[in-house]
Amino acid sequence: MRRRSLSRLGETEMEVLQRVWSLGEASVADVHDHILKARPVAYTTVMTVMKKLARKGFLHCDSSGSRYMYTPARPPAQVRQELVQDLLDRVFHGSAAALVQTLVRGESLSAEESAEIRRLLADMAAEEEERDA
Amino acid sequence: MRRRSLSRLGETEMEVLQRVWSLGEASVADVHDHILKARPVAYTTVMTVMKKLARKGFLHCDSSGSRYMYTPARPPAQVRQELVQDLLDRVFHGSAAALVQTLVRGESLSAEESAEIRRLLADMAAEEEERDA
DNA sequence: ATAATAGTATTACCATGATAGTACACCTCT
DNA sequence: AGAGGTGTACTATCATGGTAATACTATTAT
Repeated sequence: MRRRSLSRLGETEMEVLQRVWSLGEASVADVHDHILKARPVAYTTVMTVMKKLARKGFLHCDSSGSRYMYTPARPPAQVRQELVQDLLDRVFHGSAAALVQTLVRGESLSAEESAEIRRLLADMAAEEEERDA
Repeated sequence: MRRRSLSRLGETEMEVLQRVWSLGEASVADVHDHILKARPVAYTTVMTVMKKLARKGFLHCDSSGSRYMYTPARPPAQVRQELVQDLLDRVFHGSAAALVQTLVRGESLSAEESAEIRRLLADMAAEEEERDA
């Protein structure tokens, strides 16, 4: 039996999903246009991917109008959550601290971002205390 | 041309890689035994995966002894770094803050971990200031 | 109404990850 | 030396992701 984890969304699938998320609602043409700005891809390829995403429950397909419109079927935040969780489990044995440490060790983190993250955590801690109080 | 990102390591490949990392040096039998504690898998499956990992440059294979021993060919920290970077790019458009936010929103973060992360970031900020001073 | 255009369905091909069977090689013990 | 076990090589199957061509349908402009 195979573990069917979220991370098994392929590169292109994720890319397409992201586009639909940011567009809120999108036709195949919309997504195709956007991706074309970044790299060459055939219209039909995008269509196939979107159909697969719909079959997998990530997108909802509305064919009531003359053309199909796709919308997110699951909240992006939830899907992202699962993706992070997946990385956490698979690569860091569930240790969020280890993940963040890796994050800050890389060049990937600017000073502003680091500050923002600290603010985030401070806020969270404050909420925590408030709840406990 | 396909983007050959790190995340294209499959579930089992990642699992095996992790085992070798934690063992430091491992034979196929070692890894097989460990994985068997979690789920059923054939010995030859593990062997095939390890060979693939060696071919891809993640493991180094030493066949000088009577049995093959595998060791990490690249520093785990570096590979993890790339995996995080990959998630960052693909899912959070490169925003580390967004990633951390998602992390703290989930149930995945304990109070202790949150504290540890804040400590980490504080330390980093201190280093930063020191360097700038 | 008809031609052109835009959109969709069907189908296919390739690469690769997951899984494992089978056959062969090499010690080791008697 | 031969038998058995342990380990490796080779090979195969299946699922799925990435990619796209082709053929069909519907909408729209003339």
